[in-house]
Formats: sequence, C-alpha cells, structure tokens
Amino acid sequence: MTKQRRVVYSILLENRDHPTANDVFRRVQSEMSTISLATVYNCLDALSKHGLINQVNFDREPSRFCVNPAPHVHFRDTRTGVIHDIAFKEGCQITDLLDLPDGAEVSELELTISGDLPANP
Amino acid sequence: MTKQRRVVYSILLENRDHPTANDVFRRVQSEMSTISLATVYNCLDALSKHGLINQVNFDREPSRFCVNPAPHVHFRDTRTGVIHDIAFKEGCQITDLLDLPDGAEVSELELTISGDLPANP
DNA sequence: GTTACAATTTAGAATTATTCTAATTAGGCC
DNA sequence: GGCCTAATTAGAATAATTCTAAATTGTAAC
Repeated sequence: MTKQRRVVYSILLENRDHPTANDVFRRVQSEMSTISLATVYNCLDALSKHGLINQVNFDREPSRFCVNPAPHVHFRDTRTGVIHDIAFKEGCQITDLLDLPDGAEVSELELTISGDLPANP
Repeated sequence: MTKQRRVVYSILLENRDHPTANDVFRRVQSEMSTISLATVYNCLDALSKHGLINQVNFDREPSRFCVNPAPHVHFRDTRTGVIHDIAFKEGCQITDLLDLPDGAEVSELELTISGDLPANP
C-alpha cells in the first residue's frame, strides 16, 4: 500500500458511484495534485488484483470501479445512467441456472443489466 | 439488407466461433476483396440493431459477434480461449435470483463467465 | 432509360481508453 | 548515508472503434 493507492482507495470508498479511471483521477487530483493518470490506472489495477475493488464493464464504455466486496451484479438505470449494485437472493447460485458442461469450473463471472427503474414518487 | 451485410452475416453463420470485427473483416475480404473495415463495423452494427446477431464483450477485449439467436450466456475456457454458448436450464429466469428493486424492467442483460473446462480425454 | 434521392460504402483521418517506456522518486534495510 | 527494488511520473504509443467526406449503389418516379 503506497500513498497513492491509499488515496485512490479512499476516494473510491468516499463516493461509491462507480467512477471511471478518469473520474477517479480528477477526484484524487484535488487532494494530491501531483498524481498522474498512469498511476491511477496502476493503482486501480493493483487494488483490483488484490481483490479490494472490482472493475465493471458495460459494453465498451470506459471501465468503472466498484468497492463493494460482496458478490453482486450491476444494473444501469437507462433513464438516469446511475449504476446500482444488485445482490443475489439468499442462497442463490447463478450457475445453477445454466447448462454448464460437466466439470466446468467458474473463475470469473460478470453480469451487467440495463433497464428502467420506476421514477421515485 | 445490402450485399455487404448479407456477406457479413453469412460469414458469421458459417463459422460460429465468436470472431472479432477484424476476424470478420479478414474472412469477408477473401470473398469480397473490396469491402472496407468501416463497412464491416457498419454491417455488424446494423445486424446487431436488427437483432440478428449479438455483440459479446469480455472485459475490455475487442468485441466479438455471435449469431446464436436463442437466449444464452458466454463461457470462455481460459485454457483454450474458446468461447462457448451456454443455454439456460429449462424455465430459468436469471433475474429471479436477483434482489432487483420493485418495478425494475430489464431491457438488456449480459453474462460472461471465464473458467476451466476439463480437457477432453 | 434517365434522373433524382436517400442510404450505404469506402478510405483514411480522428478519437479515446488504456498501456507502455524510460527516467525519476520513494521506502525499507544493511 | 548508500543500495535496491518497486512505484510513480510524463509523455509517447497502441489499438479498437467512430467519424468524415466523397463516391457508389439501389430504388422509385418520371
């Protein structure tokens, strides 16, 4: 854990809105003006490799980053653009629903959903 | 349906190995040497918009294209790199497993899995 | 058959998220 | 302090995709 990685991580914890690397860069700059974008990428990568954060990909948009350590999927509200973390229901295993070949071992799984949420009254 | 779109589509039907736009370009070139990469992108986009094909994204790798019209997800065998189409088990709705907010309407859903398949004996 | 029009294709330039490179800096250990 | 490794930095490079403007095609009307 370097100074930069700590700052990047704390910025992510501060506002869990699934920022892009660039968003993170701008936010971190405001409290560590000498940091470079490459470092932000390095830090995000290091944090990701150590399992502290997750990289979230919607289609081919810029990657976003998520500090939620619990297993979950992502739902983008197409009206507002907000990305919500969606938990699994108690005791549910997504792979139980799939016709996976015998012996298949899942190592990574990413589920992204887009759709509409009813406007809050 | 233009000539180019027909060729792109037939190339995809011919070999369902989830090629990238570039793969498609090279294959199409062999029977229509004047086609341009931009056209391949246009065609893939048009076919995709009309629901004939699906764009498949694994992390930030180049998009791949899939002609399987049935609902399914993608499993990449990390050993061979091959991408397999995985069907849902009978009558299974992935969203049933999720704690979606009330009234959420899913319009798109992409599930990608990486893992190991046992080597075939 | 020609003309007019819109949509598509083409080639190449532009964009942009990300990665790479090489040089500098920082931190830990003797 | 000096040494060593890893991390950071700035900027260039990469690569998938999109954009632009000109050329082509196909179609429908006349």
